[in-house]
Amino acid sequence: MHGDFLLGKKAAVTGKRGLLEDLVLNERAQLVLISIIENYIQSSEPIGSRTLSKSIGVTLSPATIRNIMSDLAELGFLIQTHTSAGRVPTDKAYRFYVNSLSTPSSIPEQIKQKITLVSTEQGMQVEGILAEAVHMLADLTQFACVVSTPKASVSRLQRIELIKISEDRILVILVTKAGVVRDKIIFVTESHSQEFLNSVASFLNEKFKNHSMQEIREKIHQYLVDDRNRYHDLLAQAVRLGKKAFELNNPGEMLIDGQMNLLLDSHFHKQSSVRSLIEAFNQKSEIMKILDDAMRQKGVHIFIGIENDFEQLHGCSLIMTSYRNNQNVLGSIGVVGPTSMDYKRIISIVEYTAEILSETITERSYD
Amino acid sequence: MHGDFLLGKKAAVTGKRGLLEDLVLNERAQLVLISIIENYIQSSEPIGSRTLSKSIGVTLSPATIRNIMSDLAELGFLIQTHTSAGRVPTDKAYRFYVNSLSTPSSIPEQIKQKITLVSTEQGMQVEGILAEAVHMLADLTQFACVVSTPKASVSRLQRIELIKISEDRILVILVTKAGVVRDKIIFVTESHSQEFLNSVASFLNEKFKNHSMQEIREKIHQYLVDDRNRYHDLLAQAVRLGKKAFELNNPGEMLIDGQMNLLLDSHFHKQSSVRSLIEAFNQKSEIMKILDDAMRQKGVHIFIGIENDFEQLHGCSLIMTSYRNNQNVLGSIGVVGPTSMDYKRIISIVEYTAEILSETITERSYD
DNA sequence: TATTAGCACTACCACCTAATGAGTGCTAAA
DNA sequence: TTTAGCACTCATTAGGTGGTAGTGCTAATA
Repeated sequence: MHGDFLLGKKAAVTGKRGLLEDLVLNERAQLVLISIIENYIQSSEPIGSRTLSKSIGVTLSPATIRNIMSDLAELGFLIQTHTSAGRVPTDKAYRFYVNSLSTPSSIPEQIKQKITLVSTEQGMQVEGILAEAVHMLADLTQFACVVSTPKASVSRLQRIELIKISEDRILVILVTKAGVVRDKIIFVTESHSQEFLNSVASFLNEKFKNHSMQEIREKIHQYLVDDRNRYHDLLAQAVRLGKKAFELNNPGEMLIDGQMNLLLDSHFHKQSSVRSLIEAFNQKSEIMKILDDAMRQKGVHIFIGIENDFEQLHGCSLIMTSYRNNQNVLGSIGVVGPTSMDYKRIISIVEYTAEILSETITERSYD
Repeated sequence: MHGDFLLGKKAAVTGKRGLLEDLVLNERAQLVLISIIENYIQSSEPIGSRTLSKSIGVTLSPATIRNIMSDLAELGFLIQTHTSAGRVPTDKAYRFYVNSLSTPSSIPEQIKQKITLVSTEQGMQVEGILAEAVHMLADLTQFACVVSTPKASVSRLQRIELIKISEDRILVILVTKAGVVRDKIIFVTESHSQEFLNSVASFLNEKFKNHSMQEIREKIHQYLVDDRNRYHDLLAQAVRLGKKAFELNNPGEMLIDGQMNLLLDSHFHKQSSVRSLIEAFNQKSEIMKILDDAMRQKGVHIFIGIENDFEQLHGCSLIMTSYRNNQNVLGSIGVVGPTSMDYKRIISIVEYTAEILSETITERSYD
């Protein structure tokens, strides 16, 4: 009825299947493991052999299950908190579980209905849309959620405006194709008339529209090193102002919501882990790195336990994915929760939210 | 050696001093009460008569102190968690304590040094400055801190720009005197050239510069009802676009930082109060109301326990004050912490932070 | 009259103990 | 290969103990 007993010390040690790590779990072992994981995700309590023998579909005696569990423990999929306690899945188990969820889970209609963004109707800024998205995500998942604002360096210029504020201050407004408006003040040593600034702006618009900020900075650098341009007054000034205007000085921002939700989760009730979480969310730059990573590749990124590089978050799992407009990947959005989260559900929520967010941002975009 | 014993059932009930509520505590009772409060603020543990008799300056036997404590308890300044426990100050006690802190506490030089804003050096947006301020406040106080962004309705116009994005969309950029840049998209039914938009913008700038958004909306309404303007094309269009541009559609925002700090505080360790806090910070509109209140009057506002109108925050005290530029009150900033916070210290930190914030924003302002 | 010492009392707390029960591993039988 | 049986482990709970920090009351005292 069942296949070979692929698990277990003997089989592994005698090398029938080579290294332990290469072992493929047999069907029954997989069933047991997945069953343990799903039970644990629901109950958050160690799973014992008897409990499992009842809840599992197949009829297997507790003793048999104990054997399997013992093997799974030896392979590092399960641990016991103490000798006589039930088993708890390890990070490795969750990784196995997540990998086994190959079928992209279809999102329940019920959840789909809850995922809608209303902010776009109000002509809100992109930041407002992101804030709404991350808030909704936090609300649905009851975990902490993060979203990164569209990257300045990759976003392409739609328009630049220069507004004279005082003799030595100019307000620069950059509108990107993604619909993000950034403003900053630049300081100048010599005063310019608004008319002059207008012609500089239209020069810059003409030259650089549709180029990414990164490209623009490079081109400006080109102009600067080219001596011939020194003698063309408008050009020279435009380049000098442009250099300041396009200088990158915000490292990219992120929005966090629902941090406090984590503290209702039983897994974070220990004083130590609370403190570590607080520290984690204070060090935004580290979280930013993870978000950036998630942007680089397609699809949903899942970091289980220690799989992320940020030590303070080693007790958590992260589910991240990118959002985009028609043209470009803009940023990423995701959740931070306990390793024992309901991956199926959370993954589908994150995916669908990113999808809706992408649509919404695309509508707001200028290409 | 000591004054009359103004406290106590007999004195109060026999009416020597009229109603209980009107009773003025005698000097010794005040000393004891304040001593209890300060001890409790430090230790977070119920204060007993013996402990107090040691820590208090004057020599008073525990028995005497017990008598005084008993009276203070009867007057509602102290409660006992159980029969044989020490006394804990009530909200009423903290209110008394705070009122007694009439002398505006000078801020320790040591703290002053820590309160500086660097964001202004980087030509950052006003929001960035606010974010830095609230983060610093959270860091120094180790409580949750909130700041409201400058109110749109009271802020005065520095400049408006209209940028054609597509045939039916116009990007409106409003720069206020306070240095805040707001942008939004408006939708139009007929297409306008950028040149036309420029003349509309310069018309609006000329007419409305230095007026508050509120005033501008009113004036536009005037124009709209005045029939004569129908026949002046530019004017009519300008007014119609202006109406949309100046329409208030963001209710005012706020930034929160350090929410999680509260969870390290022993007073919020109960499951129930954690949940109530989480709910509180999810309902930003309620917190916004409190911030708005704090804006209306001068000086520091202190809400102890149930003194604020937001039930979820009845276990907290709030210390709020406004920040301003040269001309106007712009918004407010403050902290949310346990009722047993170190009022002296927190008040001075909030005050000084608001001061520095005001200076910084004033520098960024355009008048 | 205001203060203090003395004393009985209370309730929390930290500690121990024993009983319970959910779980295990091992062994031998089916 | 699976299962039943059994001895064992250990967290959790309940009950019981002594210690301690606190109280309120009363009577003595300054």
